[in-house]
Amino acid sequence: MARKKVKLAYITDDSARKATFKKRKKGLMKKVSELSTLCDVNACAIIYSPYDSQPEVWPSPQGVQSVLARFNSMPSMDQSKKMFNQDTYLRERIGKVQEQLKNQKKENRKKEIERVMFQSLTGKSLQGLMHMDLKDLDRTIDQHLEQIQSRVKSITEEALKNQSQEQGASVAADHKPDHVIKRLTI
Amino acid sequence: MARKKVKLAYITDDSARKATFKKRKKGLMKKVSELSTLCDVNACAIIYSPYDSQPEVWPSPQGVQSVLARFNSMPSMDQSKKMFNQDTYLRERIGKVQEQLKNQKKENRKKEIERVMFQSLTGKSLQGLMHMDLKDLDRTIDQHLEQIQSRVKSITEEALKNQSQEQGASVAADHKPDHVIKRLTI
DNA sequence: GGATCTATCTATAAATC
DNA sequence: TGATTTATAGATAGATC
Repeated sequence: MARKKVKLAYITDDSARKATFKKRKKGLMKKVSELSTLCDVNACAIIYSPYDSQPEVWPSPQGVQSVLARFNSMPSMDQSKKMFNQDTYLRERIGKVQEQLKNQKKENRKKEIERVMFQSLTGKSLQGLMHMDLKDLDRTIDQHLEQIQSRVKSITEEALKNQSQEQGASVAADHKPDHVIKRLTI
Repeated sequence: MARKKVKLAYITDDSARKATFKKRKKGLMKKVSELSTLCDVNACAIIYSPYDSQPEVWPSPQGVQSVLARFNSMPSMDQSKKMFNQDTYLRERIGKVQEQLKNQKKENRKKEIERVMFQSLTGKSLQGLMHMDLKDLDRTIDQHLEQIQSRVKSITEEALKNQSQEQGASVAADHKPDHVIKRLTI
């Protein structure tokens, strides 16, 4: 540009590089501004520098965002854009996680209902029981006692069968199934 | 700029505007490129035009994305950026939802364990029971029968008390608590 | 280190093909 | 309409303070 033609390569001299950077950055921003004014086009420039913590942008941060929004909303510039553009990815991901959360909550409600039911039947929750009609309680307890009886019976039979198959092994004796059955079947 | 000094305003003549746009766009991109090379800075430019469906970008779409990612990851340029930058927002949000999901799953595991326990005691799940030691079953059933007995007893007493307080109301009679107590207390 | 100057290089407006 | 030429405005490298 002046006094000498520049060689297009990294300027190793620190102060010279900084001086050039400042001059050219200013010129560049002016050019963007001019192009935008003369032709009324949407444009932006972002320049990071080792000299400022904030990047230099044109037009304004808001204006840049506006251009970026448009850039990001492009249907598909190419696949690499898609991969890099984490906004879309994050939106999809959040949707999936929320769906999972919804399902988990639904399942929790179901489990909670079951839990309260079973607790009501096994003596941990009196509050629930107090709301239950005593007639229903009677019938429900009957049903479950029958289930317990038949289950214990089948387990016991299974254990006795195994015992006889093992020819006198004393394992089943320790289980005292008779005690249970006796009490339940009276 | 040559032959004449340009007035910095929108060029109304269509062909002149387009010609200027093409020339200046090219020059601008060259400037960005030069700045980037000379000073080794991260920079990008995006120019939309009415003449192309795709925006002109420098360096490449990928390079632009790289700069944009950096731009978007800025701690906080200002509040308007923060508002516009949904990436950070989405990241925070996804973190929160995942935390919720984690808690829900933990709760589900807990409920599932409770459910299996109670099911084992009320006869719906034989599989679980088969893995349970019969001695444990014996003891557990004893415990819960006692609980049921005492619970039904207290409920019955409560009902009888209410009945006597209501002076001969026949509501409690329909509940048949005696039937339950008789069978359980033998 | 930054601001200013100025010689000269570069970008480009207008003309021409 | 686009490519090429050319005259000149604008940008800027290096010097100076």
